[in-house]
Amino acid sequence: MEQALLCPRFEKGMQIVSKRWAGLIIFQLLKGTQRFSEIEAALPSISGRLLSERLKDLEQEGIVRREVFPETPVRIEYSLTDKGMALEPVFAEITKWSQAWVEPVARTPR
Amino acid sequence: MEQALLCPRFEKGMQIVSKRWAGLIIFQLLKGTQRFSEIEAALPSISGRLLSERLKDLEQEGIVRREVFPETPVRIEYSLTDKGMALEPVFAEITKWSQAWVEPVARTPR
DNA sequence: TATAGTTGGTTACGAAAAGTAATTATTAAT
DNA sequence: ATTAATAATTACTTTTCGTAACCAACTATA
Repeated sequence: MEQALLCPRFEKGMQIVSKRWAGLIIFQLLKGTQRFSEIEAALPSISGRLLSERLKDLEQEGIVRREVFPETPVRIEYSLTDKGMALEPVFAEITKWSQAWVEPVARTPR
Repeated sequence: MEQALLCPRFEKGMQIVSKRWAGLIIFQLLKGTQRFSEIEAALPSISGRLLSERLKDLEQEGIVRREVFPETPVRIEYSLTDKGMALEPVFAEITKWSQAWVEPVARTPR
C-alpha cells in the first residue's frame, strides 16, 4: 500500500522538468526567444519529432509560449512564459553542481 | 557531425538528474539513509525493477552509496555520497518553483 | 505553369526503455 | 537443509524514443 509521502506539487514539478529533453529545451530558451530551427541546432541531438512533441507539452504546461508570424516562409517563435522563466534558479543550481561534481579532475571516489 | 554548444558537464548533469525516477530517488535519500523497501514505499509508483536499476546507475555515478549488513535477514542501506548531498540546492529550487507555479493536482491512484 | 526552396512540422516503423508480475538470491539462525 | 525477510532478477507486455522520409504553405524564379 502506498502513502503520499511526496508533495504532489513537487512530484508534478519533477515530472515536467525531468521529462527527456524538456530541461535542455527550457535551458536553451532561457537564453531568449528562439525559432524551431535554432533550438534544434543548439541542442546536441534532439530530433525534430521530439522537439515538436516537447514544445507542445511545455506549451500545454504553460511554460513555453508559441507565436506564429504568417510571413513567407512562416516564422514561429518560441519563448518562456513567467512560469518558465521562474525555472532559471533551478538551472543555475544544476550548472553549479555540474561544474563542481561532473567530470572532476581525478577526485578519488569511495 | 554535431557541435557541442552546451557545456558538456551541464549536459551530463542534466542527463543524470533528469533520468526518470532518479530525481525522486535522490530527493527521497536527502531525507536520510534508507533501505530499499523504504524508498519503494515512499515513492508514488516506482517498481522494484526500476528502483533497483536506478540505484545501481546512481551508485555507478558516485551519487548513492550502498552498504550491506550481513544480518538475518540481510539489511542493505542506501545513502547519498557528498556528490549526491551536493544536489540539495537543486531540489530546494525545484521545490520553490513547484510551490509557486504548480497548482495542486490530485495524484492518480494506481 | 511548374518547379524549387524555405520553415515547421507529421508519419511510419524498428529499437530502446519502462511497467508488471512472478521468480530467484542473499543472509544467519535453527 | 529449512526458514523468513528483504533485495534483486527474469520474462513478458506496453510505452516512448530515434531515424528518416514525407507533407503543407508560401513565393521567387524559370
